[in-house]
Amino acid sequence: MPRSHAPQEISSRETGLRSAGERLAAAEPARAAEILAARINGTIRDLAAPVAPEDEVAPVRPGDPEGLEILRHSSAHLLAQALKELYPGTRLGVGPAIEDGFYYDVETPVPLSDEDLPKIEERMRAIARAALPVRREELTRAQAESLMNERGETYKLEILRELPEDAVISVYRQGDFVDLCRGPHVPDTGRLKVFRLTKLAGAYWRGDNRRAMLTRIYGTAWAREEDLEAYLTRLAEAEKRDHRRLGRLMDLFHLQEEAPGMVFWHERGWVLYRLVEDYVRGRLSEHGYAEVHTPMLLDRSLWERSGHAEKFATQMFVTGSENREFAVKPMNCPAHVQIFNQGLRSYRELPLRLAEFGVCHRNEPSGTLHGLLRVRSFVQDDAHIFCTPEQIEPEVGAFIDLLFSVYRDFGFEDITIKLSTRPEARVGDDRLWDRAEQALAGVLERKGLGYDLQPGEGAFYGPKIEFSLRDCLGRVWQCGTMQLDFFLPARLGASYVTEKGEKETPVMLHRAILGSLERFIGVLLEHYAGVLPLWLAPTQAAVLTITSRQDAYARSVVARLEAAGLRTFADLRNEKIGLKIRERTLERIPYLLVVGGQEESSGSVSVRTHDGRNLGVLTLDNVIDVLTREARPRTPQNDGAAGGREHRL
RNA sequence: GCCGGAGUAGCUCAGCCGGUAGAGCAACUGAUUCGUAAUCAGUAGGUCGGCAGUUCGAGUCUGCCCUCCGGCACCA
Repeated sequence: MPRSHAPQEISSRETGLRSAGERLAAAEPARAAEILAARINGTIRDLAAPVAPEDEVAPVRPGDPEGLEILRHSSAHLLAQALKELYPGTRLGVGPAIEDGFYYDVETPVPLSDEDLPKIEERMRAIARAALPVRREELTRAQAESLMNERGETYKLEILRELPEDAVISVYRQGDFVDLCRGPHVPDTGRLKVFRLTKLAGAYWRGDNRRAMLTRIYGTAWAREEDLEAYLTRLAEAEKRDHRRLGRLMDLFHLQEEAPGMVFWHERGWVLYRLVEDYVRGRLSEHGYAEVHTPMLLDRSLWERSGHAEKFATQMFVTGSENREFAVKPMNCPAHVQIFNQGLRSYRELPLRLAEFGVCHRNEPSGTLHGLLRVRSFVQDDAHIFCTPEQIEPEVGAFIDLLFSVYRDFGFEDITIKLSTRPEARVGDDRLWDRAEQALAGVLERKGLGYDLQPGEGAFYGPKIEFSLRDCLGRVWQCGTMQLDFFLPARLGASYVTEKGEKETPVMLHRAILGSLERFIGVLLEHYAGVLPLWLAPTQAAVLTITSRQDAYARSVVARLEAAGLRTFADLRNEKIGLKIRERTLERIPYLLVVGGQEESSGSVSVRTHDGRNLGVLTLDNVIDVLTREARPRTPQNDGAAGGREHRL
């Protein structure tokens, strides 16, 4: 057992108690060396923590989730110590364990770059090899402050000052290094073996862009070497799914300097885009939405009335003509209110659901642009529902059902939900907010959907639910949304006549399922690694000839497939079948139909799937039957029963 | 926008201490008519992201700008 296990500051000698480490080591001497920490009556503590005879103590090992987290957190300390040694004067921010690793935010006297990482990592390994004991000390606030003050840790002092009155204040020491930290940590730095520094980034102190930008160093740490290897392999695999790479490979779209954040859709990509759009168009129509289309440019005065000129100004592209100022629409809602405002509306017309696939532009900060996932020009599957307060709940419920059914059709199951409630600055009285928040939460709960509550994160005009999907690197992107709006309709003068003949302002629900089509298609591509389900594949089947003698037959096959509504073409190049298969496979074409002399004479094709299965020689009728059946979108609602358009216009 | 990195042929990338640009694949031409993931040979292809500057000389050094990549903040 490493000598570091002998408890020091929190002395078991004084209390007459043994340390958790000692007890665990005694219980299982053979495996003592791998124990990182102890679970004492359910709480994870250092091995040096004292235990009473009646305490329940269980070991925490590197393979446990809690053990891994400790490894990562201690690795962050190791990083900080290396930085303090290499760059005296370095100030520490925060250094937590995160998914797959850890980071530390620091302020260094000299700027760091990627090239410094190997040197820092080397120092970390040296400190780890020294197997320095890691010791916890509990201090009074005054002691902690003077310690941090004397070490010039201004950021730590700030954290210290904000700790609650009754907080236990602890520091951890290893060698000359000391860090304000709650712990727990590994018993000695020798436990830290499998780690690697990965990247360098800037990060605002406390996540506040008005404050200093610190240097964030990211690392990854694991229990075993093979876990690290697996992690690196996972990253490499993720890179292969990158939608930007697939977009080029599959000839779907491109981006170029002259149009940052705006997509050039190529023929195949646009086929996919239209398939997605038409699918949603169909679903919305089933569910009683009316599609409209409104101008892309609107006079500044409208944006002033809507409040966008004030709230959204920096994100709007503007242009002018004959002394008039126009803004390119960043969203469709004000225009939809204009449609609502034509003529006198009756409560009988509500809920009125107006949908639009309108092109919107937002001047996003340059640093945020990211392939299809964050663009400046995009189309949302946008709609606004004008309704009465009583209709909020059923509308939200119907929307969520529709959303999940759409996500299911596209093959998404991993969906995260966030509910954002009233912010400090808001419009509308609290009774309305109570009702709206309860309606949203109630619908989610009744449907048994788990969600993260984000208090205070709602829009100033209403609470919202956000639905997010993940990209290949696990980054979460918001797609669907349901936002209640008590503000805009009134602001733009929308009203309807109630049953009693009085004028009332409608509630407006902003909602989207896919969010932007661009983003959704990006996530979709990564989700399937480009191997799209047949109904979405831009090209569903390619007809590959063995020799030029089959050219005419191949053309006739294409004609038959096209007549059956399939997307296909013939590859008549004078190339070997192996090359054609390779290239068309890399393009992610789901079915390859090989035709040679035998198939021609029997009116058939030899069918090969994208994943390399050879289905053998099938007749053309058979193939058309199989493919057209598979090419139908997966929509249980689509079986003809949909009678949906409910609005009474 | 901020921090760090990068931008060389269509793609992936090499190019040392400053001396006038290179590979593989793709393209093109020719040959090959071939049975389930790369047929062979030849040819051509570059304002080295842009603009200034230093220098006898800049892909290489300096400055400014643009774009992209990874984060942060923001956000569909």
